[in-house]
Amino acid sequence: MRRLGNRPGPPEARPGAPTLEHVARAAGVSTATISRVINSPERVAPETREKVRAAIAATGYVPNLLAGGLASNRSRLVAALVPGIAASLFNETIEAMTQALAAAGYLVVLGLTRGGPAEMDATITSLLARRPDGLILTSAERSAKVRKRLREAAVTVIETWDLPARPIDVAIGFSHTAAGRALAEFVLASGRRRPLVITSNLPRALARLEGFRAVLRERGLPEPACDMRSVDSFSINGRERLAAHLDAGGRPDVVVCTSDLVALGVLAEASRRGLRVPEDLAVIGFGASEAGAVAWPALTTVRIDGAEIGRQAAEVLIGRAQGREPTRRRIDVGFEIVARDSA
Amino acid sequence: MRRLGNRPGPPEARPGAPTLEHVARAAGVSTATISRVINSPERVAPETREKVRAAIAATGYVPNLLAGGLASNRSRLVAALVPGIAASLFNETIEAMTQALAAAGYLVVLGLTRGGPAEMDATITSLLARRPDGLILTSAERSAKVRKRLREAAVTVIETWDLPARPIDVAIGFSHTAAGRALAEFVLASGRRRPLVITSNLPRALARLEGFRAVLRERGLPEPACDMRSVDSFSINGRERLAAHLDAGGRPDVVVCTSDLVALGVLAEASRRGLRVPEDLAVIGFGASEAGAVAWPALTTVRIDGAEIGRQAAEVLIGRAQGREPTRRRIDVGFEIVARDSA
DNA sequence: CTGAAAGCGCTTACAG
DNA sequence: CTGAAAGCGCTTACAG
Repeated sequence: MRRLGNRPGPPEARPGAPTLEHVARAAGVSTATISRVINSPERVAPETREKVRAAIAATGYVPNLLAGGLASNRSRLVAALVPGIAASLFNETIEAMTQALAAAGYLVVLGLTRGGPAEMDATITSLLARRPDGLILTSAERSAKVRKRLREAAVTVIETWDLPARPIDVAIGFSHTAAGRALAEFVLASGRRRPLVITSNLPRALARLEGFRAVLRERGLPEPACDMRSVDSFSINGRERLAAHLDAGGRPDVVVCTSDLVALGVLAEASRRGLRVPEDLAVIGFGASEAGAVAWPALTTVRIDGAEIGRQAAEVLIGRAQGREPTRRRIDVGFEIVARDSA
Repeated sequence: MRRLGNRPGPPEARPGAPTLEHVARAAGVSTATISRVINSPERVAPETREKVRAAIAATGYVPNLLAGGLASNRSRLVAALVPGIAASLFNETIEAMTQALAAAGYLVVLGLTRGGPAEMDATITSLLARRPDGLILTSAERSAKVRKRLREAAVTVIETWDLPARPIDVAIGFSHTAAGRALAEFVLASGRRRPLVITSNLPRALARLEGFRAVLRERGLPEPACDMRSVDSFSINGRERLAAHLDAGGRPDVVVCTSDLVALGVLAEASRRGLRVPEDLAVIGFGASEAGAVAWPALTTVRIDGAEIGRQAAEVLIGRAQGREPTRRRIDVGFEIVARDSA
């Protein structure tokens, strides 16, 4: 017998995975009815429904969402563009989002945004090839070219962990400038006057620095000392940075860090030099990591509810699939300074 | 004009995304040729190839992999089942795998394995509905039902971070028993004789404990003190555990912890009580986290090359898609005790 | 409430 | 080296 049409792919690939056809035959109804039982059961008569459900269970049918997505033009896939998931601030967001979306039948695909704009573009293309129903960015996108690309993709795009003035589509995050200002107020309220800021030079970290500086300026205080280098904030070694500053004659009374991990390094260096924290030197982190919470002294830090960002993103995505437009295009989840022992 | 067939989905969804048809028209060739240029360019005449590439660029064509996967029976999707990505040991593995797979045109989808066996089963079904070419588990699967299910799915299944005697398909990891033994040898070699083990009660942690105990037993030494509770290892508060043990009269000279985070808590409690580390009390973690590396004193720990696990997994997956069977079904990436300052 | 049938956008065996 | 055409497994407008 001649093989008609296609059935390629590796020979071992699911030889006899049951299809709608099989279930239809088993239940004695049409494939359309099976599909309805799965996707809009309320449109099917109760008895038919039960009969079909029994047939689904008996055959062990698992719908092919590749085919379903192609037919319905809805993939139920959400793509998350992340800078890396090892020790990432965004993990809580991705995790909460994954969980909320799973409950609605969606799945999350991961795209790593390493490298320059060219790699970013390639990653986006590879993601769009899956026809995701939504795209989650873990920051405000700054490249005009990429912004244009995403706008044209006509897909729900959610920028997270930031609040750009003009989001591509929807933004869910908080104001980094406001966080920087709050940090400055906190420092000043504690009576410290010689802050050292150890920061990465990524846009959001710089926005925080800007807010921090603005407050000092408004109070007529001098510019803060600042160590700002072009490295990824998670691998900055706070220990070395503090050491370098002290060795150069700096005498800060508080160190404001770009991340908890940097702050942990600062804590370690302070301890090694016999500086008492917070008496001699206060230390403040950013991100409220678990490691910071168990540190000694426990790290004062800024907490962002990353899970809440993820849940809100899922809500926007699911809502739009049902025709509900989000009420706001910029959703502020705020932040909170967690005063613990280190400052 | 009557609308023929389907074109449903949300109205805003990619109204005019170009298809193969458009590109074929623009290039003046058949759709089959476009497909070949994309998937097996060597089978197309150079001039045709260039003409087609120009047409692809001109139209901004992005292949629909939902359709491609359906037609070819290869989704180029790999599903990773993870217990959570916030602060997870597996993140390096997922990240390295994602990166390696991306280079080969694959994408990673995430499934969260929270809850009991029922949820696990639901997650697997939802994942299989995408017809992934591979399934990555972040541990050896222990439920017989799930094992059976996965074997029947006839998909490449890779169990990671462990080395079960009989893998479902392929396993990439290391022996937790051997790691526990190595830890015991290390402790004994340093002259310590009163270990306290703070461990989670998950299977792999228990396997390490077993190895640890076996060495002591073989040397005729007494059983180690052991705090083993049924909580997730990442949220165990090492501080409380050490405090409870000391308050109950325990006098350990070394604490062997189930994770770096627990060890950090132990370090904090020791510092608070004025115990010198490692003179009065040595502390050992597990996992070689960044936070442990910047701690003071720097944490002695066990390093597993999680990224290597991810790369090997990608290799197996990609190889099999090309018809190459992995040479071994159990791949040992080993582990390494990293002696730093705390022990 | 249910079914027959077109169509989603690809891939590839076959023929030339 | 290239094209015509069947088929992948679904969904849904339409008709009854």
